[in-house]
Amino acid sequence: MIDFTPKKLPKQARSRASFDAIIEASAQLLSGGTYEALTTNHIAQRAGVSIGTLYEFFSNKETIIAILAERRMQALVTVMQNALIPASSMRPWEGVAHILESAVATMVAERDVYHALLRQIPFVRQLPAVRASRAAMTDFTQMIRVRSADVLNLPAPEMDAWLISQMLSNAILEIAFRNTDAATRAVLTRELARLTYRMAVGRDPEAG
Amino acid sequence: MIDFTPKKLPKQARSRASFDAIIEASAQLLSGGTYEALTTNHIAQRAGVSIGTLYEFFSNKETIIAILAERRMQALVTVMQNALIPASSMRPWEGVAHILESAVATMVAERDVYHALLRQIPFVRQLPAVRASRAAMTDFTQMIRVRSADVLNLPAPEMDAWLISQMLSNAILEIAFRNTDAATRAVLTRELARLTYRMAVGRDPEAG
DNA sequence: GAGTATTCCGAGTAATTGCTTGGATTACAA
DNA sequence: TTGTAATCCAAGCAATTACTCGGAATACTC
Repeated sequence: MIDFTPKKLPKQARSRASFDAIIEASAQLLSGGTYEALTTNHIAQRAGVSIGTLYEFFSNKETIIAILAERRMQALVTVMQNALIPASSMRPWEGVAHILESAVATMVAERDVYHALLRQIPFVRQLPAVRASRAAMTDFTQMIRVRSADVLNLPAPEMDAWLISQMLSNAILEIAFRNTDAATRAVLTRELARLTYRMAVGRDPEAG
Repeated sequence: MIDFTPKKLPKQARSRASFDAIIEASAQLLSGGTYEALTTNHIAQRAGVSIGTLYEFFSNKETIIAILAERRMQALVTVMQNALIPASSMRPWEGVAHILESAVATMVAERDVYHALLRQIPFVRQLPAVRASRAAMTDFTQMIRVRSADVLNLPAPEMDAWLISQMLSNAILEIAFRNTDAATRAVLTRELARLTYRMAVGRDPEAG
């Protein structure tokens, strides 16, 4: 729909630093304020750059936070992909738990930023990287199914995959944004993995 | 946090009509536009009322849509509660399916309004009625558990209840906002009920 | 070192928009 | 009927804010 690519890409080291500073300044401001209160002049100021420079590279405000969102969501996918390696040698539901835990941890480290992006800015949900992260979620749940011997088949596999990935991605947000201690979050995340196993496989992972 | 009660309540029939017109005009404008494009002057115009009258009863723009949101979410809870009666004489997972179906149907009938409220306006999530609707969701999933004979116990019942209700409420939004035909939506909703049964009980409803 | 491209600057503009205000109308009560 | 409260009106204010523009400063190239 909308084009969220930069107006112009920085070509020298100096402007590359400015470009980055602008994006990270936005993150800083989002974490500690609302999206509503975020203004381009503030961003420029925080980035130590003039407003003119800002508009040299970004054609509008949305582009800035779109790029920020892409960065963070890409980071999230990478974290999950890296967690996939150790996960594959665990028991299926604990592997998923491990993947979910790393995702949650990544978001918790920048809770307010992720919260602002995913819960306060409508168009972020439509960005490619966000969709990609959801697709990754589908892959990971597939892992449970293929690695579990006797899977009770569901009548509509694609629909179930879609439903489960939607529920999972939403649930990890709820856990990450929730206001509790790390221990509770950990238990919640493991329980989530267990519930996911129940959904995908049709029985409890600890059941005979 | 913020006080979203009307500035003044209408006392005569005439103003009661204006009050209502303002709220429903907001709904009309939300359905067919974005929240961003919603202005108080537009609302007044659509309601056939002057901007002065609008501010006679509502102290600010947020209050208007907060009241609209409360109305719609209350309607949703009512629909679900009414669906509870026939549901109680069905097999557990089909009872839940029935409840979810009525919830989805209610939202689909005003898709854009619910979408705008719940996905474009950050503060709506914090309104009492929205929280209440989530609480209702918890109750309904409890229904499955208590009516299913041999339930595999989960280690942390409250956490699981919370997780399941979060996932359910998010999932019905995803289904309702999804761009498909009614038949697909119906299948998705039933599948969701089935997955919920799997989560809550620990086995498939159709399994021996 | 001249010439060109890139980067930076920040005062100012244009447009939007939530909301006020002072007064006109209408309903109700005694 | 008369006084009071409720309701309605819309021009316009005040504040915000995304973005432009003309030009200065800095970096690259030959």
